[in-house]
Amino acid sequence: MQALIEELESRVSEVMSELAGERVSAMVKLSQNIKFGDYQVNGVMSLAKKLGMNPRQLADKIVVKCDLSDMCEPAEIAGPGFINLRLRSDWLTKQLQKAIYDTERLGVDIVPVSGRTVVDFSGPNLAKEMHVGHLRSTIIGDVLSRVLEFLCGDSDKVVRQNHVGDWGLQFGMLVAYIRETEPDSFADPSVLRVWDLEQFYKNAKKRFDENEEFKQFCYKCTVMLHEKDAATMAVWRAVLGESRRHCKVIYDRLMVNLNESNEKGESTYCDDLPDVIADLAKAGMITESDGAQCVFMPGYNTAEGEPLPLIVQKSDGAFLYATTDLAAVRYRVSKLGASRVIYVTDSRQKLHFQMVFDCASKAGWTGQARLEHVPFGSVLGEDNKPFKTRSGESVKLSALLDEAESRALAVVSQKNPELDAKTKQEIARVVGIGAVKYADLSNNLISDYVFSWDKMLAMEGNTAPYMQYAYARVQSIFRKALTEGKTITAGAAISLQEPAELALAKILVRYAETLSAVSRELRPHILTGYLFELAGEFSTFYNACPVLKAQEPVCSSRLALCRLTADTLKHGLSMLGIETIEQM
RNA sequence: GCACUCGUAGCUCAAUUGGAUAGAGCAUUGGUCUACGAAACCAAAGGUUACAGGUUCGACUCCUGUCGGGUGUACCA
Repeated sequence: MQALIEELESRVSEVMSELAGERVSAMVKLSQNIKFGDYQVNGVMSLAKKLGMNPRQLADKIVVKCDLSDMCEPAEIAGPGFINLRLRSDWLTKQLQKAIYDTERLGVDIVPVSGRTVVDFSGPNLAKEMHVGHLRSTIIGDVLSRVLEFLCGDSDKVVRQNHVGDWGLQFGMLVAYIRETEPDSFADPSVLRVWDLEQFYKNAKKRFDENEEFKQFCYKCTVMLHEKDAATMAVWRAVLGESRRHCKVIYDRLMVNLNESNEKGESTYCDDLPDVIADLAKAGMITESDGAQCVFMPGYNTAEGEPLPLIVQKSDGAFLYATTDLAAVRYRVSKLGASRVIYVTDSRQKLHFQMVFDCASKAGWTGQARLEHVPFGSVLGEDNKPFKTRSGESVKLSALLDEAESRALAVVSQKNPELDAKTKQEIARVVGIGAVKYADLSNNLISDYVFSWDKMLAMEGNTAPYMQYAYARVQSIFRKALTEGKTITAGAAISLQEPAELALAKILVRYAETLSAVSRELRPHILTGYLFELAGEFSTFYNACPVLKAQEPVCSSRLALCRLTADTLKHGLSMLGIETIEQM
């Protein structure tokens, strides 16, 4: 079966479409108030209007014609023409049963997709260390990739693309700096080791700013790099290797699924750029303006009210990121076979991508593919300005994650002093990293958010630790069950008597539609919201319904509910790239 | 100036993209541990959804205008 809400939607829509004589949507939504059932049909009123009918009478016809008796109690017509649906308890238990057996997918059906989905995210500048500015793109893109991949059940259909900065002046500068300060490494790039990449970059930059001769040398090295001078390329590759080493540490700590096979940096496209210009010119889209090669499209204006161009080649002949992005679109559509390309970058680049998409489409490079920009807001400090260190520098991700772990360690040590040091360390790692990621993901994408240690590690409210705690408590029940000789049988009959049991069951069966909503709307906070609700509903259940002390068959039934709750929490968190621990 | 974006409880944010009585978490106030883990639960209180119009059966959501914040706006990415 497809996701619950989608099943209801398609069944009711079909009946409504028959009555309407055209394709209409039932607009099935989750009810906000249990008084109105579990799901409600909202589309009746507008259809009645269109058909010139009384909405309640139309609702009546729909209800008579639409057989939902396997899933729902008899439908009720309420208010001006809502149809309220309540799930049958025996249907619920059947779904839960199925999900428990299905340890791989928890009853979530595969949704096949045509073509590939390309997700462009993270994209750090490899000349420097990753800083807090890379955090959001990296983890949001990772979550979207995970969800899309899981839903279509085919890892070949989701292609992660790490569009790293690995080309241009900054690398000419690093190569120049190595030639000057480390002749040994220049002679044999394999011995190059950069322990502190950030400091290394800073030193080079300082020299660049202060010494005119060195600056010219940097320009020269950049040209040599672009001309593929062998020795220069060798050092450049060595620098990238060192830089990747730094990146990998961060990706590993963040549990982000990115590796070298996903890396398609700017340099990948450098040979295609002249073709991009040539093809645009052939299509008659290029206009020269102030010596630069430009694409002018309607609807874009400068501050002075003049037409705003997408510049694809500078007056000095150099290419820009717009050119590279256009080349990447071509590659992704024609070579990777993308039917959907998702760009996860901050909202300040919105105009840029609008213009690039517009241009690529006019040039005929997009084919059937849908290009989507997922813009997100900035990470701010407590002063509501971009998050920086006290000295005004960007915060390195390695330092940020260190602090997350040490703060979490302090909390763990306070809450559970009896745990041994190693266990505390591990809990602190999982909780600390989880807290950082969750705080980011649970915010609506588009708004800026203030980075606050106190809030994300408060371990209260809508935070990762709250869910990790819920998970740990379920696991604790299973540990205890084991010592009492109770076995957990997947096939145990589930009966839903208490309100808390029913409420828990109803949220558990919504997991599939939640993931589906995330993949459609590309908003991870839909999933965090769901998990928070699930953990909350479990906590209520945990308090209201004793599990191990209950008589059979209630005990087994509740154990089964616990099993599925734990699996769903763990799975949902894994979609967010957040780990769980058995105890905390 | 123009474009984009946001404005919701004291604070931080939701509201399934036009549905019924706008929901959570912090903070505040009260109640639950001799209990399967209190990093928890239960309850109370908190609102003219920035403002003014409009569209319709129905508006936080769409349209127009006003006010306020953020971002972008020709050779950086």
